[in-house]
Amino acid sequence: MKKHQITILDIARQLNISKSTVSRALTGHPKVSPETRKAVLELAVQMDYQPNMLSVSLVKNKSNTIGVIVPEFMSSFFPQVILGIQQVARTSGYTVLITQCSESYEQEVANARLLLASQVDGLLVSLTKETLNYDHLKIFQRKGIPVVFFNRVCEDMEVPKVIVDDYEGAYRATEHLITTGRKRVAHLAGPATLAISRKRLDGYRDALRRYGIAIDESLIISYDLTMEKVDIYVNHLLNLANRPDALFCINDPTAIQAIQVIKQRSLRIPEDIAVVGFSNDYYSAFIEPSLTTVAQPVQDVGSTAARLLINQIETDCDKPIIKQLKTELIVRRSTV
Amino acid sequence: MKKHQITILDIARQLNISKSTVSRALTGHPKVSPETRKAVLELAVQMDYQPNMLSVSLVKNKSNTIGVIVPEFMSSFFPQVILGIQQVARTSGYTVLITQCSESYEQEVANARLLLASQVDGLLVSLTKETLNYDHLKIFQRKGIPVVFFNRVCEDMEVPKVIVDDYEGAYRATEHLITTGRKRVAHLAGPATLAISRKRLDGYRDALRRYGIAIDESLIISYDLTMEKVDIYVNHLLNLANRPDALFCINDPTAIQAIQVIKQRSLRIPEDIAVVGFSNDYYSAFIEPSLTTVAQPVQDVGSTAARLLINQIETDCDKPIIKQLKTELIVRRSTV
DNA sequence: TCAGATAGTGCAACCGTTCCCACTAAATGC
DNA sequence: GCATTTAGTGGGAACGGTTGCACTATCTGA
Repeated sequence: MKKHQITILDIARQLNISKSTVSRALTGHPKVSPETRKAVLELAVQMDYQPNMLSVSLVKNKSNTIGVIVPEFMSSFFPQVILGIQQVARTSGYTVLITQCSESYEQEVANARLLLASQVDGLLVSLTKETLNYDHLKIFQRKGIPVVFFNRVCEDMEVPKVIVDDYEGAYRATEHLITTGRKRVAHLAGPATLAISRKRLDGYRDALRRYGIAIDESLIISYDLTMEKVDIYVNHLLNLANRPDALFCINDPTAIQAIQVIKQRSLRIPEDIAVVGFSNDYYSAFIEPSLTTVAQPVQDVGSTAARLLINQIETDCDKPIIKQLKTELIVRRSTV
Repeated sequence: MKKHQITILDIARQLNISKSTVSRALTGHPKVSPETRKAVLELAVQMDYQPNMLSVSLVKNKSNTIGVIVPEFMSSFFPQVILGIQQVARTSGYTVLITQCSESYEQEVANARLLLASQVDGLLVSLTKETLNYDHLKIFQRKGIPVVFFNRVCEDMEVPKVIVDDYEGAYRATEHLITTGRKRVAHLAGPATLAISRKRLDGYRDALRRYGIAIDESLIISYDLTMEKVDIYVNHLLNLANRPDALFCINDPTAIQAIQVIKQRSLRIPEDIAVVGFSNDYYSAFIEPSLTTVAQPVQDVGSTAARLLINQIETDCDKPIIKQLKTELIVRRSTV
C-alpha cells in the first residue's frame, strides 16, 4: 500500500520553520543560514525525502522532459538512436519519455496526445510508414513546443530535421554494384510515403543514369516493409526472364531476408546476384555472406537531434536547420 | 516560444460557468446538464484544449506511469521486452517511462532516483551486471511503490519476479551437446553477480554430471559481458592442449562473437567445435552457421511483468510470486 | 546615534486540476 | 400545498512545491 509521501512540509514542521525556508535550503538558495541548511539537508536524508517533480514542473511550467516517438522497436536502429538521445538528454538534465508506434498511424496520434498531456518541453519524432496527416504534430508547433524530426521526416513542417544523406548513400551503393560489373540492378524500395524511400530511389536512379544504364521499371519494387512480402517480391524478381544480377534493398532487415530467399533457391551470392542493404545494423557483419551496406551514424542521429531540440527549448530560436549526416559504404562479401 | 496553455479556467470564463463544471463535463461526471456538457466539449476541441496530466497526477496522487529500468539497449533483447511491457501498459491506461543504464550501477541508482521523483506508480527492473547493493530499489518498497523484477532479478528482495527457466535451458543446451557426441564442453559464463549466470552455470554443471562427464574447471570461464573479452577467452580456450569440442555461451551476442573468433582460426563449426547460445536473438538464425540457441519468450517476459505490476498497483496485494517462463532449445547448424 | 544595507525568515499566491460541500431551483411524494 | 428529494452548479480547499514581497534583527559606516 502506498505510504504517505514525505514533503517539505513534514520537514518544516519537524524543524519548526516554514516550508519556504525548507524549499530554499533544498534548492541551494543563497539566503539560508548555514545551520538551517545543514539541519534541513540532514533531516531530508534521514526521512528519505524525495522531491515531487510533478509539482515542480507544474509551478515552473517546465517538465524537463522530452518526448520521443519512434515507428518501431524491433530492428536495432531506433533503440540505438534512443541511446544517443538519452546520452545528450541526461547531461542536459532532461528525462526522456519514449513511445513506440508499431508502424501504426493511429498509435502515433495517440502517442502524440499522450506526450502533449505529459507536458513535454520538446518532441523528437520519426514517422510511421503510414503517416500522411501531420495535425497531431502541428499542435505542438501551435503551442510553441519545439519539434525536431529525425530519420523519417515530415516535409511539410518547417522544423529542424536530422537525416542522413540517403540520396548519396543510395547513389554510392548502386555505383558500387555497377563498377563491380553488374548490369541489371534491381531495387527493393520502401513505401513512397517515406521521404527516405524516395531519396534512396532517386540516388539509385541517378547512379544508373550516370553510368548510362537504362532504367528498367520492372526491376523497381516498392513495398510496405512487412517482412513476409520480401519473399514474394524477391521470388518474383528471380523468376523474371531476364533475371537481375544485383539487388539494392531499402534497409538491412530487408536485405537479410532477401538473402535467405536467394539462398533457398540455391543461387550464389554474390556470383549470381549481389545484395546491398542500408543502415549497417548490428548483425549485418555476421550473416553469411556478410552484408555490403550503407552505414549510418546511428547514435549521432539521436544525439544531434537531441542537441538541436534542447538548444531550441532553451534559447527559443527555431531556425529550421536540416542536419544531413554522412553515410559510408561498407563493402563486404555479399557483393565482392 | 511557449504559448499560454489553454486550461479549464479559459473554457469556464468563455462559457461563463465555473471551472468545477468544466472539469465535470470533461471527465464525464453524470451531474452535468447535456447542454452544458456539449458546449464544453465543443469549445474544448475548438480551443485545442489538452488536459495537464501533471496537475491531475498531483491531485490524485497517481501518475498512471510505470517506470522501467533496463541494463542496456544494444542487444535486441531488452527493446523487445519493452515492447511487451508497453502493450500491456497501454491497454491498462499506463504510460511507460523507460530508462537505460549502460550496465552501470551508478546510472541505475540515478535512474531509480529519477523515477521516484517522477512519481511512478510502479517499477519494473532488470539489474545491471554491476549491481550488488539494492538500497536504491528498496526505497520504493519502503514508500509502498510496487516493484517487479524481470530477467536479471534481485534475490534478496521479496517482490514478484519474472524469469525464464535458466537452469533448465542451460541443462537442455548442454545435454544436446553431449548427446550429439561432444566430450569436452566449455562454458563461457556471465558474471557471478547475476543470478542468471549462476543458474545457467548450474544447469551446465548438472547436465555434465548427469551424463557422467567430469567437470573440467579450466573449461569454465566467467566474464563480464564486454565483447572485446570474448576474443581473448575464446582464443585461450582454443589454445588449450586438450581443446574443447563444444562451447556453450551465456547469450547469443557472446556466441556470435565466439563464432567469429573460431572462424578466424579456420576451425570448422560444428565439426571441430560446436557452439550454443542463449536467448535466440533476432539475427541468430541468419548468421553462418545459424546458431543453435535457447529461445526465451521475450515479449512474454515483458507483458507478464507488466501485468504483475499493474495488478499489484491496482489491488494492493503483493504476493512475491515468481513466474518462471519456459524456454525452448532451437537446434540449428552451429551444432549439427 | 541613527539611516540604510543586509541576512534570514515567513506569508501567501500560484501552477491546473479534482472533489467535497453548500446552495438553488425544479421535481416529486403524500 | 408543503416537505423532501434531486439535478445542476459554484466556491474553495487540496495536491507539493516555488517565489515575490514584507518583515525583523543585526550590522555597517559617518
